[in-house]
Amino acid sequence: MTAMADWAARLSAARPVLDRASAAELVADVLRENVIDGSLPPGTRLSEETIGNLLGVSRNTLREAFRLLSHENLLVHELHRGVFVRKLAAADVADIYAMRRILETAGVRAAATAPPEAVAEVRRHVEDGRSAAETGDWAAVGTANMRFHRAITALLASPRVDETMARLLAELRLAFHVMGELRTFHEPYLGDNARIATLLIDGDHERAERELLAYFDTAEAQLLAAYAERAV
Amino acid sequence: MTAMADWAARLSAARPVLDRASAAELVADVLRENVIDGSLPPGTRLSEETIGNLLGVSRNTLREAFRLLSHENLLVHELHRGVFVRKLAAADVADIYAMRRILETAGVRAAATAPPEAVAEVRRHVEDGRSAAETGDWAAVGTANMRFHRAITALLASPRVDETMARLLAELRLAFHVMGELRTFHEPYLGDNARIATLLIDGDHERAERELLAYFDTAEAQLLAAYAERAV
DNA sequence: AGCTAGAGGATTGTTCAACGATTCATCAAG
DNA sequence: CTTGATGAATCGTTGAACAATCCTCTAGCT
Repeated sequence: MTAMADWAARLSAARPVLDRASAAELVADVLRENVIDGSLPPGTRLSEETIGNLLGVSRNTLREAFRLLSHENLLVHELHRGVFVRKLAAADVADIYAMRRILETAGVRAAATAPPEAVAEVRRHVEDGRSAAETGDWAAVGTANMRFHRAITALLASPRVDETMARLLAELRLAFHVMGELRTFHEPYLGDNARIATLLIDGDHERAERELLAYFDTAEAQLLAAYAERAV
Repeated sequence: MTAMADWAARLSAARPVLDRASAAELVADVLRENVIDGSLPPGTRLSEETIGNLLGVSRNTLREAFRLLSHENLLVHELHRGVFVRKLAAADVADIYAMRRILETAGVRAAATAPPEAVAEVRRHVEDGRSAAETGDWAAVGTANMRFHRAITALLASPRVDETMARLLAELRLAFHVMGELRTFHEPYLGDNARIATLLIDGDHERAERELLAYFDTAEAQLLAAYAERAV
């Protein structure tokens, strides 16, 4: 009976791959990629007609894709004006960090009761970041950093927290575009992440939480400073 | 200059009200109401043609409304099968409570630094619940209870937390439909809420947090027990 | 009887074309 | 320089059409 249940579980887990057929979702994937990597900078207006022709889909399908991305907070929809790539304000950055503080500290506190594999997963992303740094791929370092923090909240083993966290970090990528040099923003935190991972594995959750909060303070301050400079 | 800034802030805060016009959003409002109040019980299939004719909107517009509500987790969309009113599983209920524990305890801890008006707001909803109970309007008691808990997370003064919390509680209403008697589910917590509000106002945040966690345990257990009974 | 396979109808997925509504840019008048 | 009007461009919504998929019901088989 257990084997049967396992098999059923594995099958139903694979289902989303099959359903992956909707044209709108494919379009959303393409656009998401372009927004995240900066090809479509914040503030860009996405014309229905232009993009529809470019991607060869109808306006209806495109609008559906726009809605998907609006819900992910990557695009904003203004009535009768169209959709634009989200422009994160300084207040948004602060709010995102406020929520990260809540979720990630909760994650650290959950490390005590989380399965060891989950805690090991946190460390794995630290190593990914390290090796990406060695090859000078700072975009990859950024990705590893995000995975690291997602792994921390994954300790809570809550699907809803996972999804919220994923969306928060995707949003935050919009803010990274104001940072000129990716390296200066990501490099300093490689050591911090490693230290936090070690503290988690060693079970010193209290110090891990303190280190994490310190990281938030400096990272947020750095981003906000960049905002103040490129002001508006 | 400050008066000018205040005035500008108030104006821009009123902007969303003006934008409120899209047909899809209006349709979504209507459907949301019907889902939340139980007119459309979980599992109901929402036929595009039927509802489209009923509300006098085209299929395209209706599908857009469906998508909005799917993103709010009130409807589920199954490819080539249609949209259904979400059916919350026991695991969903547990997950929602897990997230509420995280957000609301953070809210209680933020009470120390929150403005006194915000803390007073918490108590106000307790009183609303009390007076609704006196008239026997248990649905209103439920609404007041939700507002009470939203006021707790509002102490964090974070727009994103507010929105997440609003969506969590709307989702949770889907679970309430398995409870036969609303009274037996809402009445016991009137006293709990009052006690928590008093502790918050008195500044005893530690005890408030303990009481809140105890509330979560009993409320969650009660819901899950109801699920186990009406099984499947 | 019970089960399987297949035909047919119903519903959704997607596209297209059209029209009214709204916004934006331009330009003339004060 | 501001105000007001005009017109082009774009969005919002509708209706229709066709393909793809699902569901039901029937016919046929063991």
